[in-house]
Amino acid sequence: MQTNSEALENAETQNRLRDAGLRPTRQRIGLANLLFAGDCRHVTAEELFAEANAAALSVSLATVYNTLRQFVDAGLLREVLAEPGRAYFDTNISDHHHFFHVAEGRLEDVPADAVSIAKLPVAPAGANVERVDVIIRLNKA
Amino acid sequence: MQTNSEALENAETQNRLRDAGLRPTRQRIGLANLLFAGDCRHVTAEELFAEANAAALSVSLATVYNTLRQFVDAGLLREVLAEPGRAYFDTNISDHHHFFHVAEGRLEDVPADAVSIAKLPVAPAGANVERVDVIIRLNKA
DNA sequence: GTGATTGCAAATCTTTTGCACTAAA
DNA sequence: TTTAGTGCAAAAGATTTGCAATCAC
Repeated sequence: MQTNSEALENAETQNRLRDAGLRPTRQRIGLANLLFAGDCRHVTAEELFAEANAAALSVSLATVYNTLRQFVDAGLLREVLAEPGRAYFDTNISDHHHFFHVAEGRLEDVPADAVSIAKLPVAPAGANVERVDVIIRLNKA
Repeated sequence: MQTNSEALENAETQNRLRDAGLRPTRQRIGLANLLFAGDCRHVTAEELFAEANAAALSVSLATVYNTLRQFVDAGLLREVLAEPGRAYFDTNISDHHHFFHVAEGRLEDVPADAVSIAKLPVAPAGANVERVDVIIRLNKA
């Protein structure tokens, strides 16, 4: 059974995927609905896989990995490096930064206007600045 | 054969290790000499392992990994996250930031005074700022 | 001697890939 | 029907670990 709002959500999601050049398959729609349900989610592949299972979305772990990578390439997601050996995916693709709660392994958004970088070095010859990542690492007080 | 300057270097390295609470073993001394030969080196475990082999230092890859981790814990090295699935180790432990040449997978130091952060958000309740990492990601121009 | 360290191989963990099957257009 | 996408299992790559042998103190 599908409610009206779910149907609407799916239609929006399908358009979003199509606009990104991705076929709106059942798995991609399901994962996108999970990812973009809230405003700023930070998930690992394993976490999203667990959520999909909990939501009775039949999808393999390999497809979760592949889909996350495709979403990043398509500009729907941003990859955030906070810990060695584990990738976080951020549904907030606007310009912003992050707190990283080291003990919990948890990311938290910092709005772009909460950080102001007054001075940046010039890029070395032959190089262009692609992005400036600021990660504020946090400990328990 | 060992030259005088090598002997001196080893004595300094041994003190440095002892001060950090680590026994100055042959492997640790050898790796430390390689690491701290220059001012600001950025190496991966595999790179350091290759260097050790080239320098006829007999050490296993596992020991390279373990030693790097111990050096980080002891405050002799800093781990830098720039790429998913690969850890870089920085011999410069003073406050500074990084360029990351994405295409080459290469880190470059940015002196602390070349970046000025005019505004930072307050840490969430119960948390302390441990460190602020700034990584300037670079593309080919 | 005694406890820390090392080496090796095996284990672990995250992520990617090959290929037969299925689904979207 | 044609091409893209999926699932599974296997591979790949980075890193860690168990344990016997070795080294520093």
